[in-house]
Amino acid sequence: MKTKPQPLYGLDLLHAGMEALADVEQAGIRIDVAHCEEQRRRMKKREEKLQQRIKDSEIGQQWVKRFGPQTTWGSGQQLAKILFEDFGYVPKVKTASGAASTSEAALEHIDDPVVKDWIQLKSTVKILSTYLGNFQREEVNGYIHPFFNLHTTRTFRSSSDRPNFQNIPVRDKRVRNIVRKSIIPRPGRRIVEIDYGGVEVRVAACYNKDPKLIEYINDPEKDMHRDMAAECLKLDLSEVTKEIRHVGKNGFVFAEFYGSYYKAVARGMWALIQGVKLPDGMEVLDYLCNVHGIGRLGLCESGHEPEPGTFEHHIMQVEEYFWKEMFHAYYKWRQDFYRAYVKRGYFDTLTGFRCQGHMKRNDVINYPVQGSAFHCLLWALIHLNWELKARKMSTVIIGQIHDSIIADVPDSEFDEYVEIAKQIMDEEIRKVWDWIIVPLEVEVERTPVDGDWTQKEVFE
DNA sequence: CACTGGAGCCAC
DNA sequence: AAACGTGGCTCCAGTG
Repeated sequence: MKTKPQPLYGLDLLHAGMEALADVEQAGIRIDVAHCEEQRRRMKKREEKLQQRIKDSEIGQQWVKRFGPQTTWGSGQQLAKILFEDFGYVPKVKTASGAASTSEAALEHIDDPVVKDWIQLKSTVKILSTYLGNFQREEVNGYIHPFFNLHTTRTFRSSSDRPNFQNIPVRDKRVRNIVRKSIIPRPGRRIVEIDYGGVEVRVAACYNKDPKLIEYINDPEKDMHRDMAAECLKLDLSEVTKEIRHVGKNGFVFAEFYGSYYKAVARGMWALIQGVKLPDGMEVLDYLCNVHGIGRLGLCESGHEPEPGTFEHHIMQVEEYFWKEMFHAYYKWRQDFYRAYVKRGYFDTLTGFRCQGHMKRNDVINYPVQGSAFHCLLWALIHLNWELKARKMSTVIIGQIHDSIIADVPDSEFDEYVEIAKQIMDEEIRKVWDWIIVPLEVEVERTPVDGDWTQKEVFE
């Protein structure tokens, strides 16, 4: 290392962070302008076609009859009136203010191709305006320069805008391919993305020092998401597939860590396991019903005692085990930390920030973890940027997404870049921040030389 | 015409 | 007692 790691805290961390992120903004991200333009044309055509199909349908004719010159094809409110008042469909989901929802989940049960077209229309417009349109609007000489802010969030995380580089579609394969193919490396180079694995859980362990949680983190053989999936669905560990583990991770462990509770968790998991199969092909739902007699979700309403034999009742018991036995120290930390906030009116984070003001319980237990987890990433980004400059490398950091650093790297510098990044992210950070009491892990992904962002693959 | 809040949806 | 955290962007609908 050519630069000396600094134990930055609080304002010093933000100051150095702003300087580093200014470099990132200046470097910018290369855009495939021709691809962007071509996809915009395609999406524009698709928008017109979908709109025409809706217009020509029975629903469309009723729409014009009812709203006349006020007809707005993108209006969910208007569609709700047509579907639920004129066509007699029954609204299943309500919005926060009590109106009939027209979200994708709310329209799922309506078996009409025109409704599917409308959902597609909304998706197409979003791709067109929020993503491709913004890339084009912000593009200068083939590059966009998204802003990365450190002054906007309650948690002392970052945000990004103009355009937001932190919410580019990745999960939906079709949308990912349309949008992410616009992001490319500089000629002859790769996009390299290095992210911290499970950094929020690791930072949580630094706050609560829960021995069980630390054990899970330290032992590569152990896996709490797999274990909790097995508990929740009454499975043997060997039966936990990747998909079932996903249910345990996002449906149970993360939900509980963020402050949810068994009624909401049971409801959410029940939705997640619809159609999910065991390795032998049996449906998880059938398995729970036939082998364990759990055939119903249960009411899941506050004030209502869970009925034995329901999924809700079972998840209540798993939750009890999770907090009272397994992660008892984590549970106690949450209680103590929140009580101290209520008494004093503020709390301090491990990275040197004081949070004050009106906060709910879940805010108080989440902000410090979320903020400090990001600060690990920020600290690493600052030092990586210093080191790249000190070595006069041509690699540039081009973005940051909460727990990952994205760089534009010539093939000739790839090995050196990964070595420096790992050294900083795994090793150096723990030397200056002694509050980090668990190891940190990173994963490296890279695109081929001249490959677009959809082509990134795990390296090693 | 500027502005605002709701709803929805994208990411971590 | 309460009950899944953080952001940004767009369209729509209403207000002044």
